[in-house]
Amino acid sequence: MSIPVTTRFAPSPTGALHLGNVRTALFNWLYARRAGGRFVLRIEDTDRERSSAALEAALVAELRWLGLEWDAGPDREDARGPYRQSARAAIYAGAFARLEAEDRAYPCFCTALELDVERRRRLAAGLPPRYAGTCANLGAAERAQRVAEGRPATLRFRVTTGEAIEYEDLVRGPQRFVSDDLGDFVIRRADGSAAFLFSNALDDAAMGVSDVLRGEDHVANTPRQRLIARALGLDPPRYGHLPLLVGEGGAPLSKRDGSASVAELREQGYLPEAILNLLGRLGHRYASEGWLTREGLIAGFDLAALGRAPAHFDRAQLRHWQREAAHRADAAKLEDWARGHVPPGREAAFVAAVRANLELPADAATWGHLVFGELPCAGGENARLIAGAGTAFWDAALEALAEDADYATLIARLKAATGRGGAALFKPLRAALTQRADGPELAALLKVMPPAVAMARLNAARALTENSATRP
RNA sequence: GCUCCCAUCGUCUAGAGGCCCAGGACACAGCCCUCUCAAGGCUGGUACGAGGGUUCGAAUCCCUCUGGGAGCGCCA
Repeated sequence: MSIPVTTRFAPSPTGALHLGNVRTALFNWLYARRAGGRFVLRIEDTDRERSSAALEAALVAELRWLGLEWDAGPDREDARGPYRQSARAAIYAGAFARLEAEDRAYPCFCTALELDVERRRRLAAGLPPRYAGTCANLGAAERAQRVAEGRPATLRFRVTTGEAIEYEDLVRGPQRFVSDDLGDFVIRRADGSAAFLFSNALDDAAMGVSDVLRGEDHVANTPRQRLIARALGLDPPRYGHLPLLVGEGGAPLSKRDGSASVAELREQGYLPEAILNLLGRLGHRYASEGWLTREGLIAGFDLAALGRAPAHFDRAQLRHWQREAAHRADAAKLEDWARGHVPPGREAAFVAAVRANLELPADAATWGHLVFGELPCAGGENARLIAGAGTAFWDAALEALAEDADYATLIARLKAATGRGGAALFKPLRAALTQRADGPELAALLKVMPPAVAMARLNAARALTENSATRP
């Protein structure tokens, strides 16, 4: 019994989860879900120096937050695991021993310096920098002697020359590599740990991964990994290489592109669905250009719709999807945003009034303050608008409010008292009430704004008007 | 240096020889709606990197150039 599709996400906990990584995770997740298959999380923490449990925990938390749930992983072990590479040393050791016994791999005693010199020499000669094979054919005696000298050794995979390695890339189509271009590569570091190429290839096969979508920076790794799988008698997965996600100017995505890390976006209040709607369309096309639910994202995912050119991350597009997400968000979610920025118990009424203007939690804070808080004295354009309305305007407004008149009545009184209408009426009123030129409907705003606050602001406006009138 | 990949509006992209003097979305501008602004609706401007072929016809096929990206590690 074979499972049709198993994909995986295999991050190494050496840094914050990046939008580029997340997109890779997302595509694998979507592909598995679309196919009704499995999605696996494997933690690649063989580099013990740089990996940390805290980073792993953060990474797991962010994936969960995004809703990219997995069927097997370090927290959900099954027979194919363990899913943390640091726990798989014995498995790798067995494979190393076997390859070495079969002479598919050999110890290499070259030092970093020697390798570097050779690399430069080849580069200078216009040749690709590739391992020269210095240690490939050492006799048993020579090896024993070097070991006896206590010289550290890596284990190199022996690549037979003159072989063509061909396969079909899920995204790029037919691929062909010549083994001569590969060079013997390191599969075990001098400290005994497994190198990425090796553990990654072995684990994909051992964990039953059928399909891998990964960044195009892995293209050249693929032939090597196929060689490893073959030498181990394992079935390699199909590979698809995605164009990279880049930032402004086509440079690799970085902090300069503003919050390229998931943690930061989450902190700013971006919603998972917004991020998913954006990422799903970067290097991949959905038939629908509108908002997609999680189910829609899954149903519309298609390998054939994957592009091959690098995709740019654009902040404006993120904001667009965030606005969409915020407009669709549960009132409860928006009330969370409002909590602490509005008087307790007023969250629901507040959200009902301003929700069209809420895009991020920061907006809830802004409007919470503008509706319930203390405003400084109006200045600039606001002061000009307020003073320009004249004292009769404010007197009428105060009078109406004191009588607890409803909004329509208030407006009618103002019109009657001043003859103003349209912008001439609303601009000063809005300036007095919120000191902002934009915002939610005044009617709705006045409904949530405590009468005392509204009165105070109108009084302030009247005082300001009077002041500027007596001091021409 | 060598190998591989890519190239349509500012950005995401549609386009697999005539349906394209290039379509959509975001952003931008204007208009409508509304008692203001936002939200919503509508309209508009902006792109096939360059040069050569092939063809009756090319954004689409081929070549060269240019530009961008990736790789060539005891990093993943």
